Amino acid sequence: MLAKDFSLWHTASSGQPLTFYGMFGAREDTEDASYPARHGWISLSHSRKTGRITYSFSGKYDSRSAREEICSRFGLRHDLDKIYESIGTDGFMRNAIRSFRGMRITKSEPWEACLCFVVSQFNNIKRIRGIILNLSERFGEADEMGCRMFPRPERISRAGLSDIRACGTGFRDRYIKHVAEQFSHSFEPERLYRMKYQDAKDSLMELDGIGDKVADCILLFGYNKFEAFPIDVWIKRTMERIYFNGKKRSIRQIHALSTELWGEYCGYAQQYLFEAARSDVA
DNA sequence: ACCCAGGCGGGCG
DNA sequence: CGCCCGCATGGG
Repeated sequence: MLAKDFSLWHTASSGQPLTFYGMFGAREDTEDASYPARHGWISLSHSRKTGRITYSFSGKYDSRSAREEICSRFGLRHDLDKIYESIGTDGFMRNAIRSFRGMRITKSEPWEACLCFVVSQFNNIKRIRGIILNLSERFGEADEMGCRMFPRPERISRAGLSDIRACGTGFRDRYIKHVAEQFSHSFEPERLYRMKYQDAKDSLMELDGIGDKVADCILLFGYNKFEAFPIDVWIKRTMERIYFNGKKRSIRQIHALSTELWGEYCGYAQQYLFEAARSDVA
């Protein structure tokens, strides 16, 4: 399979939810990585020179379904030329694109994105990984290799608050139980695929523990709705510094500017802004 | 000891 | 609306 303008390394080391629950052996020099997919393990290798992706798989995958999994997981159908042209409207963004060219917005399941970002609130990336790992160990089913998979909402919804908190979740235990109940019963996450961005966001924000930022993260990484623009402390600080002359701005004002500058692909702009802000490129 | 981390809900004016 | 507060936990 061929993918031009793809950087497995930038994608795999970018702090997207995929990297919270397993993206192993990612290397900058060789562009190798493997990860636990829904129905088995996938290993892939990407050649920068030829753009060719080779892969292997285990579990219930065959060659065709593994290829489809990789393609959708790593956003290989996204038209990066078009996206870069659309969001590269100022020098700062063009520089971020230059530094992380080939980084894609990945696609997780809505539930996976939901759990990851409910855990992420008022937390840091290292600890998010640890908590997701603990939740997988305790509530995930074992695959054929004996490895714990990402926990299903049905299982967590049946767990007690103290068992959830024992995974290190802190005060987020009740949010986790609540969204697990909702996702496995009345919420029906699949229907959001057919909803407009704002309606889907309103729907998510009705859930306890999901606010403006987490809703946008779920829509971006769980549904690949690129109008979503998650504003965390990094994005807020950087936007204020670069685009507002260092002055404090409200979340609402920052949303307004992101839409104005980057339009329908502002979610992609956010990912490049985030990585630029967290590295020394900004 | 202190500060911060990919925020959210609730209470206040 | 905007602002302020508390919130569990662990690493720097």
